[in-house]
Amino acid sequence: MLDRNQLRRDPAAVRDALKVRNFHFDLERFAALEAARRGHQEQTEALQAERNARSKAIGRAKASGADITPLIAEVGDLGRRLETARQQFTAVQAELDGFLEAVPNLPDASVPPGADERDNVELRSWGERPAFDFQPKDHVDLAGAALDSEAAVKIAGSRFVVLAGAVARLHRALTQFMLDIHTQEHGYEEVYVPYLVNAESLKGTGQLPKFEDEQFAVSGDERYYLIPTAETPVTNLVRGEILDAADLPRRYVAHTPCFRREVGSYGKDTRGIFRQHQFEKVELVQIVEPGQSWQALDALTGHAEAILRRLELPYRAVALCGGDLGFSAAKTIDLEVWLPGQGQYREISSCSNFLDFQARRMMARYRDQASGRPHLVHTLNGSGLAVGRALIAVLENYQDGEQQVAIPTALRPYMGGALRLELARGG
RNA sequence: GGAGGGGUGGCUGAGUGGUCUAAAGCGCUGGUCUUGAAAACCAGAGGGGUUUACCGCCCCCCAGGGUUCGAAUCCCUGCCCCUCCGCCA
Repeated sequence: MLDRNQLRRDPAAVRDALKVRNFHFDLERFAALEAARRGHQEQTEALQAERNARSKAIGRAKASGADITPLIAEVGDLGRRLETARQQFTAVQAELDGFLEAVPNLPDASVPPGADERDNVELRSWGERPAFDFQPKDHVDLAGAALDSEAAVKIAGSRFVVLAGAVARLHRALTQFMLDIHTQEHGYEEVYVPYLVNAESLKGTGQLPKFEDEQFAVSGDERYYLIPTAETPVTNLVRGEILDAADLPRRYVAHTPCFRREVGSYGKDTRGIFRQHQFEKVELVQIVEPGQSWQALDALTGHAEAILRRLELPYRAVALCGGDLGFSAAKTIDLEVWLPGQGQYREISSCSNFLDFQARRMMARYRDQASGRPHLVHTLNGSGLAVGRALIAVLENYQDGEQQVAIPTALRPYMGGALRLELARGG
């Protein structure tokens, strides 16, 4: 949610800023709603003040033993008028809230212009892409029987997978490795969180109300949603809280499955496990003071990059252009890992600064030492990393041409010291 | 699933229709005193909205409805917590 004061002060600037992400901000509609809101609010509060004063007077008269019938008669239809005013106010307020909840965050000035991912800007790259003297296979061919899509289709449907044996273990090893590095070396606190959340939580991080059709909802007495990312439950830890400044920054890391409908991606990335309805992710979340968030974004991105470097996987960092930017983000840096099987860099992490956009929706605040007053925090998150995609990257970058895959040095302690994956030949 | 008891400020906790403008205690902040601290005494302190700002006004006693001139208090619904029983990874 954007700052209402900023919107009232300079709506045209907001409209112009949102053009960078190709969002049309309806200035006239906002002005009309805002004017109506103001009128109805003033009227409602004036009537409330009158009611309070009269009721109090009746109370005092009664206490002194006077006859209160004439006073009650004087109140007349005040109650009905107040009820009408209140209903109008509530209605216009709800409409204004609905309008504002659908407005995305303002992109930072450093966000490059552009329509889609082709306009993203490479910031840096790291590592040597492996030079194979053979035609590299993709992860599906490499994993063979250890990656069973047919079984998954039988059990669930498309965009699910069953992993087995050494590949399943590698998947777990990657998860443990990432958690250990982030907790032991990067100063994050590990948290275990619900995988089903309520609508309020999704609203807080910005997935609702606009992206209802991208979520899996669970039917039952309570309306629950499967989390699309750990960002949702973890960031909502601070929803409605007023934190001590001394408690900031908060750095959380969580490993969770993520569930996505992938409604807009029919026919896209259908081979293998690159794009699934269910996948695992190790997520980094930071809650920081407003002055610290840009620095925190660099640090957080660096923490995700550290995993790629230790796994010795070639990658590049790109700044998302305005058109590719997510709804809540002011700025996003994607990390893209080199996948020999696809011959291209693909997203494996997305690191974003949301400034106070999520915090305002969540009313997540901290008490400023100097003023003693609550202020909105800034929130950030990033994948550190997507586990399934890291699995793809390891398989494809560490293949040796003979249906063998070496295990990255950093992962060997998590694989019982093994040097290579035990993969069924020709599987 | 069954039976019962509860949700009031940072915490404990009073309040069962009208100066509630929410008691009191603890804790907190500032001051007096003191070399400093403690004690004592004095004072102060919640959140949100509206407003350029101030003053003011409005809202907030779990949440949403209702009754009433007036609701922390009465009624309905929901959520959450606690105790006991049952079931359960």
